[in-house]
Amino acid sequence: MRIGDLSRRTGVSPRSLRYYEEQGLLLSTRTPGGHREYGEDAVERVDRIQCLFAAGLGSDIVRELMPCMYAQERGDPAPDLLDRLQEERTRIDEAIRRMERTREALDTVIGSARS
Amino acid sequence: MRIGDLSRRTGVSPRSLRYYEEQGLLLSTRTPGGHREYGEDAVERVDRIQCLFAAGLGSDIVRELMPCMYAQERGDPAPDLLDRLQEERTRIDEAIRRMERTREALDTVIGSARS
DNA sequence: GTTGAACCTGACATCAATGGCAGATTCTAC
DNA sequence: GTAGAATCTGCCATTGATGTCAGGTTCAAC
Repeated sequence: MRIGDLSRRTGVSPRSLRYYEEQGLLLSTRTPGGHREYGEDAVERVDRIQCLFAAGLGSDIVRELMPCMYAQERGDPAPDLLDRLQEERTRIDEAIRRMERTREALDTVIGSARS
Repeated sequence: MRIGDLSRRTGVSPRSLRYYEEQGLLLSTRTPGGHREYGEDAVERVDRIQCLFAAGLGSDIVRELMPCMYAQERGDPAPDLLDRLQEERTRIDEAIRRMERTREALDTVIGSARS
C-alpha cells in the first residue's frame, strides 16, 4: 500500500507518516523508483503511534517502545527504558484523573445551562 | 499574596502566572508600585486553569469558561460557547479512552518484563 | 537610606508535531 | 510515449504555553 492509501486509512497526513519514518517509528520498503510501500500491519502501527503521541510520549521513547509491543520483534525493554515507562505510566494516570475531574467540571457548566 | 507566593503554592512559574493575566484568565490588583497582589481564591483558579490547559483547552475558551465556573460571577454560558464546550467534552472523553488503552498497553509491556 | 530580594516589562528562544510549498521524479492508464 | 496523479526530498512556518534574559523599579528590613 502506498503512502496516500495509508494516510486515508489512518487519517494521518502523508507529511506525518514521513516524519514517523524519519524518527524511526515506522518502516517502509521502497519501490525501485523510491516510493514508500507499506504492509497491512502499518495501519495498526500508525494507530499505536498516534495513541502514544496523544498520551504525551515523545518520539524518543516511542521509538524504543514500539519494538516491545510486537512479540515477533522480541524487543525486551532495557531496564532504564522500563524506569521511564513507569514514570510515563504514572504521568498518564494522573493526566487521566485530571481530565476526568475537568470533564466533570465541564458537565456542571453544561448541565447548569440546560435548565 | 504576591506572585512568588502564588507560584510556590501552585507550582506554576511566575512567567506563566503573568501569561494567564495577559490572556485575561487571572486577575490581580496592584500595589501602588505596580506589583501584583492576589487573593486566596487565586490558588484554586490557577489550579483550574492548569487542569483545563492539561485537558487540551486553549486560552480563548478558558477565558470564556472561567466566569461560568464561579457561581458568584454569574457568567451564563453563551449558546455558542455551549456548543464548543460540548465538542471539547466529546474530545476529552475520547482522549481519556485513548489514554486508558495506552496505559493498558504500557502495563502489558511493563508487566511482561517483570518476569 | 541603604541593601538585597522580589518584582516589573518586553523581547526573543524553545519544543515537537504538523502544515505547506517548490521543484523534480515516478507511477498508472490510456 | 504521453498526460495527469501521486510521490519524492528539502526547507521554512506555525502553534501555544513556557523558559530565559536584560535592564530597571519596588519592597521590606535593618
